[in-house]
Amino acid sequence: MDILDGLNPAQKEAVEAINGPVLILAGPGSGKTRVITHRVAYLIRVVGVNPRSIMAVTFTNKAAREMEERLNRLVSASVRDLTLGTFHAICARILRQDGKAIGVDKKFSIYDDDDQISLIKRSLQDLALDPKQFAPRALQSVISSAKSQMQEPSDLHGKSYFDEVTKRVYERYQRLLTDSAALDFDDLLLKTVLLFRQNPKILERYQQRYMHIQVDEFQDTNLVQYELVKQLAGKYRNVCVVGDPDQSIYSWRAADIRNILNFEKDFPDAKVILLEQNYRSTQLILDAATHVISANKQRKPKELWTENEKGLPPNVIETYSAEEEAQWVVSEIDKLVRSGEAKSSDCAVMYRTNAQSRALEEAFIRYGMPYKLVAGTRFYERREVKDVIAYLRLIQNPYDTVSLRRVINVPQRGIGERSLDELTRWAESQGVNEYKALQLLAQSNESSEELPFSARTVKVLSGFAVMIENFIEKSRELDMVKLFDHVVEKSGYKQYITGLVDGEDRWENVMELRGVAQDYRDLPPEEGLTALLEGVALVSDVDDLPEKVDTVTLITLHQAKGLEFPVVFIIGMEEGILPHYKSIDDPAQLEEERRLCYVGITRAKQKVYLVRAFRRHLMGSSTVNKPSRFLLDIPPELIERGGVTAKEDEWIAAAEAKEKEIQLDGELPEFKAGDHVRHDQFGEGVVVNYRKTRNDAEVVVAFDGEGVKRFLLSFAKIEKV
DNA sequence: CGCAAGTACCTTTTT
DNA sequence: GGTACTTGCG
Repeated sequence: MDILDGLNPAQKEAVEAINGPVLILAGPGSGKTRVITHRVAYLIRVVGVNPRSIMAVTFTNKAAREMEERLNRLVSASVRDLTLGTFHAICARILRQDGKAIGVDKKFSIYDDDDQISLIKRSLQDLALDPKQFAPRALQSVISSAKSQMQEPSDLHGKSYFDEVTKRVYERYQRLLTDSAALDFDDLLLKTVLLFRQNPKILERYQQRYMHIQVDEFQDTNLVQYELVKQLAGKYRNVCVVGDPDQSIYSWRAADIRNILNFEKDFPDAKVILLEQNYRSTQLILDAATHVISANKQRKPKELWTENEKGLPPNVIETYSAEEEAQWVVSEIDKLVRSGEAKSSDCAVMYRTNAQSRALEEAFIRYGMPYKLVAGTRFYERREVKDVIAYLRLIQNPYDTVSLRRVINVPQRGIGERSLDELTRWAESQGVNEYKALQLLAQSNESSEELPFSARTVKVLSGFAVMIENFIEKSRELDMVKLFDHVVEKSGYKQYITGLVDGEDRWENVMELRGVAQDYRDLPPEEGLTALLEGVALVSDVDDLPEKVDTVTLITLHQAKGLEFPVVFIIGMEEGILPHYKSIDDPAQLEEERRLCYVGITRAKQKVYLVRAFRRHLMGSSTVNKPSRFLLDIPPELIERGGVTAKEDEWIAAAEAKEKEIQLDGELPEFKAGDHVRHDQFGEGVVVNYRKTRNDAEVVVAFDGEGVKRFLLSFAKIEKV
């Protein structure tokens, strides 16, 4: 059977174990994607399972598309009948289909982060709470994590005032969502679980249909997703989950590594298969990665091995500043390309935070070397793109208040904050939502009634309502592209956006969105709109990564999960960056940082560069960073060192400094504004500001004739005069 | 109500 | 070094 050809025994076992629960623990590069794909192919071609009965859940849409392509080659026919996608996409489909059983409107909008924040702000407003005291972002993350653990507002039993506030905001927020006929990302999952819970018959239909379920990246699923898996697999129990605890990097998004442990508990008869042979990386890269991950305490030991050649040792490169770091990376890539050792597209530069990409971009541009950036300012987060999407969302779901408020005055129609507030209040007094209120206004053109608006305001508000009504009518007959053009034109948005200073760029973005709309042109009008909106709501940044172009890839470590490159540069190998300073105090989070580093190293097939900078500008001020502890976990003999500022002894010094770090704390001299001080290089000056940081303190000093300088006390020699 | 200029706050990672 | 929000004036 050619489907099993070229698989090793463990992989074969994983492909053939199609009856009953299966847990596949797969190390990086062990061919797990291959296993899942071949399993599905095996089910269809060898076992003769109807593709309609198979569900395969992936982490990104891109992974889904890739699997589809591979399957097309393996089984060619009827791949279209598979259910293949992310949890969110699959749930959205289920809810469109059957959501009405729990009161979910068929035309619900999907709210992203931004939309959530604006609803939370409105909740705070409604509850007369100060957004400065209760940061919307923080509330959003608390609410989201509650939802990810299937907690309703009433399940929150915190005792502090903040907990109480959270509970009330959560309640109000959920109310606003419902009124807007909208679901946030968490709701997509949660509502589906609730749908199944409350409607056993519907659940049974899906159970009956999906006789074979596979879940990729299982280590990054949350409680709700796991619950969903259990529900769907409840009848046939043919469920295969694939994951690697060492690559769990989304706990901050409520992913729960315990799902893997619980799987064996919930399915005691589960067959456990280990995939430990790595086909991706060279021996030395794998060794380095193993040393890094082995330092984690909370971990089941796992033996990865490879038959690949020994290869080249990882390079540790030390540079002076972030700029120099970027420049070094670019020139090294240039060298590799010129010597023919690698193509541009073989190379990826990975980093912990998106902010780090800027210095890189500048270096690439200066060098004239092309690159592709995964998610800079994300396309779908651009203002003009969101605006047009908001118009489209309103057509599908006019109760969508976030979209309504977004565009009701864009372009300016003379509807300011006051009129809007007035509208909200009036709508509430009439017991209707804002859109219905607008329609009422439009119908009451007698204007004899007592309305709290000026005649002019009534006119513009009605005008808006009539326009949207008109769009809705058009949406029933026009294809996506025609509708798109109609809306952009008749709303006055085109004229508005092209009239702005950077109008051309922005208009180009609008046209790019139009290009996306083209993909939905052939669908029946209303379906096309739904599909487009769902598509844009659920895309991730990696999804848009252009595959074919021969350029370097710039990508965060998180986004790099599941990808591989011959040559990998990980930059910012410093304490405070990787591991990120926000994780340093918490052992559990620190382990996740380590896994992130592990994920990065194991992306590489042939060559890894670990790059760090001494000095880095963060938020305006300059910091000096020690080398990442993860570098110290790799035995020196496995590493080749280089770079602009490398010194032999520094390595040891850094390790010693790490030891001393704790003792250093609290023994720093203290200064206050106004103190006269002396610095070896700059002479005498006056302290302008003094601020304690985590393990250090920052002093700002104004020197005579030298200007104002900023120092870290642990590095700068500053003494009182 | 709109716009320009100033200010606080920030930055982890994303479906 | 940027943005999202506030302030003040026309």
